[in-house]
Amino acid sequence: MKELINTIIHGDCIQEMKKISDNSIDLIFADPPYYLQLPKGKRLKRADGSEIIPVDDNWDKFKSYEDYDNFTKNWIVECQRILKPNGTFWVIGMYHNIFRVGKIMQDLGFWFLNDIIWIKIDALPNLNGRRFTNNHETLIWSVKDKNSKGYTFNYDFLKQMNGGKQMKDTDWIFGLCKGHERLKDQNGIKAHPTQKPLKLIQQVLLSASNKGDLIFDPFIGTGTTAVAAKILGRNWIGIEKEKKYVDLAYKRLSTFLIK
Amino acid sequence: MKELINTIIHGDCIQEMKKISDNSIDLIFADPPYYLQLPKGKRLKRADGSEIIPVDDNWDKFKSYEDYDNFTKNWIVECQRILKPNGTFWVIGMYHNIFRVGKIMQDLGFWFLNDIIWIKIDALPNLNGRRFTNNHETLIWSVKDKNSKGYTFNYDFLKQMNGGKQMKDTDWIFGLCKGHERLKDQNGIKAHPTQKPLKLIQQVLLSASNKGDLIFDPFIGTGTTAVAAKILGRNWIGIEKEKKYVDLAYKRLSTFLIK
DNA sequence: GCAAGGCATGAATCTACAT
DNA sequence: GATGTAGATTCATGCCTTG
Repeated sequence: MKELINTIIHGDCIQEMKKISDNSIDLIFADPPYYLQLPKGKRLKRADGSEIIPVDDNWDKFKSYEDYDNFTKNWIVECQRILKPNGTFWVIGMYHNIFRVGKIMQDLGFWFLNDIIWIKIDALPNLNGRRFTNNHETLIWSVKDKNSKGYTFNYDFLKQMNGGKQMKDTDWIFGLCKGHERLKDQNGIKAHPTQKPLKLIQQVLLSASNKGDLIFDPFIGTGTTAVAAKILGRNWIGIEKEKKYVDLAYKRLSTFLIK
Repeated sequence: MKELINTIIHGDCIQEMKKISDNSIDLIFADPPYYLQLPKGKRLKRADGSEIIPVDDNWDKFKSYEDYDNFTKNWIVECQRILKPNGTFWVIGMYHNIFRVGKIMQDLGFWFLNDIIWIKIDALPNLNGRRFTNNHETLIWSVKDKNSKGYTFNYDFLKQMNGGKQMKDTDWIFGLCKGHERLKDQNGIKAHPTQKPLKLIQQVLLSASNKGDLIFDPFIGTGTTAVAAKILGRNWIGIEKEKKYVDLAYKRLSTFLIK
């Protein structure tokens, strides 16, 4: 398994995870498909006439909840296998999928430590005035079973970061990934539809891992988890299904500078 | 069914809901048992040595997740039946139970409008430094199926309340229920372990109902939903299993003053 | 060089009405 | 009922252009 460390494996996450040993990972961060189920062909427009480009990629398409649940259970079972007994498992999602993911995790025996609210300070407003503005995503932080002991939680460090007060599950306030941080293709269009902000994943790693730990991301996309791990001195392994994202992630890793 | 309006039915919520007609309720607010699964006999203490009294009541005890899920499915099925086609269904929960509740709702066909974060401004700090401070609860706001149309959402009113800007799913910031609002027994001990703040339920009713609407609460406890409905000119029906809470709620309803 | 203003854009489960 | 088309409508941020 050593040869996998600090690499991105190109392939299907469930298949490729089988290459990873039991009880070998300190922290898993997973950003799975959300199964948005958007109406077909309809596009919302801003006041200036510009179109909102929704997430409409094939990797987010499933036949049904049952199909999504099977997929979800299969990748999470593998995560549970490879996670160390004192490791922790993080998943991010929204109301479309996070309740399904959470119940499946509990049914598999994961024990929840917190559900953390990432408050997005510059999210898309609600364009039709029929709902509350969707301004957050939810992270579940868990251990692999109820009896897990000795997981890493850098309480004092977080308290210090938070101005001397305990860090709360509602203190995760970050902007979206945009500007220079957001990877663009040759046409200046966003390279990945849902690139997560580096700060968010750094916060995850700073909260629940130490230098030298091995971090795993089954849906690594353009490599944000790898970049965060590299900056913070953690080792990492990622899996990504789409070759173009693998290439982009390696390019990013080879060129990024620590500011 | 008319005789039930503005009354609390004493009994088991699943049985008693059968008295309520199909498609008759405008808004349901439900605060079900959270199934906390606290360790037995252990009591956390504050710095001054005083004990934290946890939720340790029989109504929150279940044999297993399966048992909890069956209970959950049964009461939610009845809610779906009695909800008007354009009515909305609200449930509040925490990470212990809300993921299970949410998945069961989706499986029954409910369509989510938002998940709303109630940020508690004076929550209990984390006493052992092993987790993030638990500072929120989650409300799911939904319609009874994907094709439901014409639900009430008082967008303009909420925008006005929010200083001219759209209300967000993270703008629900209220203190816990305490002080004069918190009902006490003859010994000065909190009468109900999980009494919700009036403001929270008022916000629900102001957001998604109109004067004269019929509000239903299957777990009405000490009657906060009834009080909020009465203040805001809505009709209401509640169910409560424990006689002592029914009595307390009626006493409260007969004496409260609108300030 | 600096300040002010323009402009682009974000995991989006849209609604109402006509045919 | 199902399907198709028109309609109404947003906020915070960061980068870039203009003055």
